[in-house]
Amino acid sequence: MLRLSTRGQYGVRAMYEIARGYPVQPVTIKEISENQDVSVAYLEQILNKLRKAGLIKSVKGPGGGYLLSTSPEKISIASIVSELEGPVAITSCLDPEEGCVRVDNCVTHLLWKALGEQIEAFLKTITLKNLVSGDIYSIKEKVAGI
Amino acid sequence: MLRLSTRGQYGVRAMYEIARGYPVQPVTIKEISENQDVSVAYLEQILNKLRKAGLIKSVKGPGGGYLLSTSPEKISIASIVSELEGPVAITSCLDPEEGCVRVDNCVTHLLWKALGEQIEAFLKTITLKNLVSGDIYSIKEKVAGI
DNA sequence: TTAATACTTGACAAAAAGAGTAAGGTTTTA
DNA sequence: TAAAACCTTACTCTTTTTGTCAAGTATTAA
Repeated sequence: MLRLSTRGQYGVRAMYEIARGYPVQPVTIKEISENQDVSVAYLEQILNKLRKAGLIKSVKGPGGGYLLSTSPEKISIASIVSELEGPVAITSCLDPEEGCVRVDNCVTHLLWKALGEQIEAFLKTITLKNLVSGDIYSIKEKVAGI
Repeated sequence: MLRLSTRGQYGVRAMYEIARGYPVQPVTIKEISENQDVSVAYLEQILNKLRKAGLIKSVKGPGGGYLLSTSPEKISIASIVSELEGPVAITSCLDPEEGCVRVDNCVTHLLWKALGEQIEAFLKTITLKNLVSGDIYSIKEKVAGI
């Protein structure tokens, strides 16, 4: 249950690769593809979205590739995933685009809303820097501190 | 992203209805169906699973229906949802049935694992009693205390 | 200038998951 | 003994997911 799509997963892994080139070394799609074992065509779709969202920028021509738009500690996992999959919406009635018919007499509405907020808050606290620095302990601490 | 299926959602809402009859008044599928606007046939599927899991018990014959197996404060949302949808597994490599090929060189593995644990822990703290008593403030507090 | 490198776009399709229906049971008890 | 209520299995329709494919456009090193 509550599974993340491959787009979100691959997107984070691609951003991790790009972050490793920060601040000056552009990373090509081919490199990401080989390191993360995801097809070039699929990555193109994903990186295109991230570029339009302003999270990365691209450099064309030989020697080109992708670069982070800003420093790794300013890019949260939440920002990556929400660009690729839209906002966290545990139920369809919490989706901003769909809306809820029952809201007030739906006892569970607040529950799912709270869970969504919990998830979002967690993903906001983790950045690319945490990933790149292999700073897994801080992640563990964050979990411990539920 | 991270959407719960209708089975999980309806399951929680059905359990809420049954909890309102606790400890002695059996609640029929028809009542749940009408109150929660879910078809009887679909509810049968869902309640069947919850009964097999031991969360509810059924009383047959006229005047029969469903009852909680234990008191509402002992039944967490986590237990309901995990019966209906399986364990929280943000990515397929965290699914106990699938396993992960890359584990060690997959930098994001720990991240998704941590998120899953976070979600599970949250859902474990919320029980049917919180729902029935309209105890939304305690839920809000739990969220605030991330 | 030009060819190699690299990014861009949109359409499409196979596969999997989700949502729900249908039909025909069995069990219980007023 | 029939109505009330639960039980089971199978099936289908729809949506989402997961990619692939093909044909571009832009840039720049040589």
